[in-house]
Amino acid sequence: MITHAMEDYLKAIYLLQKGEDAKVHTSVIAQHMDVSAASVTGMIRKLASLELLNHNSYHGVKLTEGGKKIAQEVIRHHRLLELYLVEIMGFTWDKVHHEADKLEHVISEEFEEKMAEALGHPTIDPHGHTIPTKDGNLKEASYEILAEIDSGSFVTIRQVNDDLPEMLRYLAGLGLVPGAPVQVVTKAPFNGPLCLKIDGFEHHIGREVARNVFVELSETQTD
Amino acid sequence: MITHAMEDYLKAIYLLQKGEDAKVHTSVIAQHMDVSAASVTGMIRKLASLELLNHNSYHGVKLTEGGKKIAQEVIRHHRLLELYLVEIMGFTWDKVHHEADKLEHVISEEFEEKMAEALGHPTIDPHGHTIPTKDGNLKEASYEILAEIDSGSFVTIRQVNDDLPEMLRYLAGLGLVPGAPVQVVTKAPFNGPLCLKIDGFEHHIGREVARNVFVELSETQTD
DNA sequence: ATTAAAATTTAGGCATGCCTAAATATGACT
DNA sequence: AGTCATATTTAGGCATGCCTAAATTTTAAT
Repeated sequence: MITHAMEDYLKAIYLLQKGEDAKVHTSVIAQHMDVSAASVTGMIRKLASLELLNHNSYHGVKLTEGGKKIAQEVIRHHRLLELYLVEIMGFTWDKVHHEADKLEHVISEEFEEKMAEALGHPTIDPHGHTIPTKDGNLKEASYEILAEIDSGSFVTIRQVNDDLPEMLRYLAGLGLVPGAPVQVVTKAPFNGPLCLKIDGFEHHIGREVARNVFVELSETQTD
Repeated sequence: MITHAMEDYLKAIYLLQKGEDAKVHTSVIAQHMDVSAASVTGMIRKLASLELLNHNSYHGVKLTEGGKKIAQEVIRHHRLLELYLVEIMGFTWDKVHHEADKLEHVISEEFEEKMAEALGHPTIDPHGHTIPTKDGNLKEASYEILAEIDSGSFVTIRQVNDDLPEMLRYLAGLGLVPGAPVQVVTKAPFNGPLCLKIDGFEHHIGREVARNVFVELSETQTD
């Protein structure tokens, strides 16, 4: 029997397991899930005994195909829910992560299908993350971190971190939402603010925020 | 902190607590929730210590105002969800009880409000049960059991039991849904079947089914 | 190669929520 | 009032999922 806690761990490990071969370490999971390392070890033993991951003691874990499948299902639930809550129910995008975190473990496959139909089988959630397909395909595009873009560059916003409601409200207010074209005008030194041109207006945002926004470089274009 | 299990107990006790003064006995709760009487005693202690109910040892429990409030909120969630799933998402009415039982503990107040708005602040769920208002008013109308209606009577279907998916599919197939006008043509003796005239056609249903359907007597009308 | 720091695992504890079996209280009948 | 069947509670156990503290392993630095 897969519990909600197990699903949370599998999801976290999946999202932390970047490359194909990447092992995920106990401490990284513990930090990401805000639990103690000892708790992670306990859960890892349980998941390993169910063959949802392989555990190389002191050297991290790696999901098996079975573990990956469950993780992808949970992530699909989460991202479909986020989009459904925004598009169909009228939630603002800052509140949906929290709601989806609770609902993702509870909805049936039929609920998932009804959402997907109502949304026209979407592929991107409100924060720009790829929604895994039903058969478990998740090609997470890799974008650049806005904070690290050279000044003068033209970019398109592609993703934002979804778990910081306050930041999401701030970003929405600035127009920094997926799809928005933006120019990095200047970057102040010593980790100073970025000056961005968004929709014709200049805004200054801190590096902290800029590290939570992911972009794609555009072909250079006139103003 | 109110757990999901506590909410389930409070809901069950609320629905079992018919009259104003009615005490609900341990065994009745145990049977309704399909757990042992000992488990019920344990939970009762916990709920009593939170002043959500009063426990008179060996003589049953009675919800406090606080306990009632929580129960009503959970029931409101459940019934709004059932209606939302049917009306907005396109679920069939036999599947929504199970889904709502899981979701009711998890949705936020904002989710509840969005549903209520989308549905135009409804008062009746798909199975004919009253949806408590936000401020906790639940006037559950008391209808007659179809199995006990005299033959010859004209009635209107008002409620059906919502937790038996197979029976719900059967009833929907017959047209025995809330609002449907029905004539009890005959009742066979020895707990035999009822002959009903529904939408001009005669159908024979067993007593078992007829005990799960609740009706209101109509003014006698011509065929 | 030794040693110190850091990461990880083990050991033992706690709350929740369920169980069965045993003890006890109630209420109905004689 | 005594007895018995039934209802209820107590006692003790189990799994989950978290914790802290102590032991252990690994890694990196001298």
